Amino acid sequence: MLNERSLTVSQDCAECPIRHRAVCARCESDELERLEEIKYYRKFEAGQTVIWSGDRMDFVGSVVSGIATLTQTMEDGRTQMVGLLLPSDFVGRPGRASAAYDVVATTDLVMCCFRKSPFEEMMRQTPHIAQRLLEMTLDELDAAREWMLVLGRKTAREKIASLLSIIARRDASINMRTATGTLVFDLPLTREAMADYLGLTLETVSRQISALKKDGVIELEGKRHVTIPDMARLLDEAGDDSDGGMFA
Amino acid sequence: MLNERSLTVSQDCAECPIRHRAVCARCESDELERLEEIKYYRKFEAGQTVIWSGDRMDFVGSVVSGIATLTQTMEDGRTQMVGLLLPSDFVGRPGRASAAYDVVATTDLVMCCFRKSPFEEMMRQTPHIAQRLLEMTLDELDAAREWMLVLGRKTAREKIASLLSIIARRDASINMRTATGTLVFDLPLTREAMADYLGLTLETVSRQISALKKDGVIELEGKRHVTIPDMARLLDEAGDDSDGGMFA
DNA sequence: CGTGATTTTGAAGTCTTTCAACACGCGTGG
DNA sequence: CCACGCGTGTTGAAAGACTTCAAAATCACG
Repeated sequence: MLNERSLTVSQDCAECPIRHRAVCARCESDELERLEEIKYYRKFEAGQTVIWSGDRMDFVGSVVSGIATLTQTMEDGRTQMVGLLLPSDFVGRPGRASAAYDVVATTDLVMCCFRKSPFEEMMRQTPHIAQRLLEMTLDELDAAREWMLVLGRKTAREKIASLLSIIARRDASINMRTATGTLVFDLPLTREAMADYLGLTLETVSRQISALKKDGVIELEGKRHVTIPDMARLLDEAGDDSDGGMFA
Repeated sequence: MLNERSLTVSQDCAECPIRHRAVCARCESDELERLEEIKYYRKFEAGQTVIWSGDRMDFVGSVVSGIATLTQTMEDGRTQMVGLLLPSDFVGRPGRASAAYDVVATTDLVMCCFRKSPFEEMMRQTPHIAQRLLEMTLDELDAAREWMLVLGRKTAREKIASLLSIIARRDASINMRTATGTLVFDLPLTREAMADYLGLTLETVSRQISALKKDGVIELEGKRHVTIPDMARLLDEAGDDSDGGMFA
């Protein structure tokens, strides 16, 4: 269960699926060449822990494919997800010695890693990397603040609707479709992971999903395959301004 | 009530109380000189709104003295605080046209402002500023994630204890004392602001403060003056590992 | 087709909110 | 000097939302 298989997969940055969104997005070709020298790929299986909170962090990296979660756990076992890491998202904090959160692979996961000190050195020499990392960090901070509103002030039903709309939106964005009208996607999270995301119990998550289904806000095939017949309706249930969400 | 009085207070960066912590912390003296050319001070009275969410942001800046809050509001009036801005904290996002949150002065407030485009230009030319801003943004992201655990998983009593310990700690840090043993400080927030911070109602905040007082975890003189006889006890009530909090 | 993980559903219990009334502190003005 | 009004804070009682505990249903998979 805990055998950490780490395979090396050589690959060209120019062909990388996250080339234009990751921390390297602004790099010129000569900068990419230098990154290629220090990068290496690691694979993790669904359910595997990538990093334990408190461990020494000797690498940073980007999610290439798959999904990972960032979670905090209290001594008594209560856990709260504090980040949902999708392809192109950055893991780790330059300048910090040990990990502040658990990172767990939710699906099979491929990461593009850099040993920490060469990456930090590269950051000092390459403003493009630091610039992009700042931009990404500001985006994450905005997302975290949006999430704080969800956690602090929304009802269970609104929380579920919010999470579904976030997933629907990013799914549309990855597949280059518009996030309006009818949308279809697979939930990448278990009920328990959704509960940890939203500060609920898994039973409440299940009940609210059933309620949204009964009310026709969503349709389900199996447990994970979701159809949103009317995105505006879902956004309304989430308590958001239904401005359509003009984000990248 | 809404007369926005903005006074200009000329002042020397070298003497600035937030010189070593703000976005300019890493700047050399020649860089400071250039910043001095584009900076200006603005004062706000307690209660005044500094920026309305959605407004065009034509400046960014640092809190010099006083306290401000960052809040989000839903259409029906529910509000969630998403940031507590203390001296040296940065306001505004380079590269963004309009404000995403309301910024409100909780106490009388002095800000050191920069018009946005000159500041953005300066950021491009001055890696020290971008570096420092990245560092500060990463710190804020960590704080937001800690806050998410509080919002999502802690009980009302733990939430209050968490907030009190955060304020106690930063107060000790500003006054250069250790955050252990007995601590004394004034609450900079009303019960309602605390409720907005913690995702509670102001009644629940009041009840839990009374309960902590009854149990001897805190002592009160008036409504705002707090004594913590035993910081470790408070941290325990907050549900945190009582590791003493080794932060700057 | 059985086994374990995941999910759903029910019933009771708990915590927080809601609604309401009252107390306190403070500045204004009679 | 004291009454009044207003913002802020406290407290009580009832209602409500979510959790907890328990059991059954469904799904994935060998």
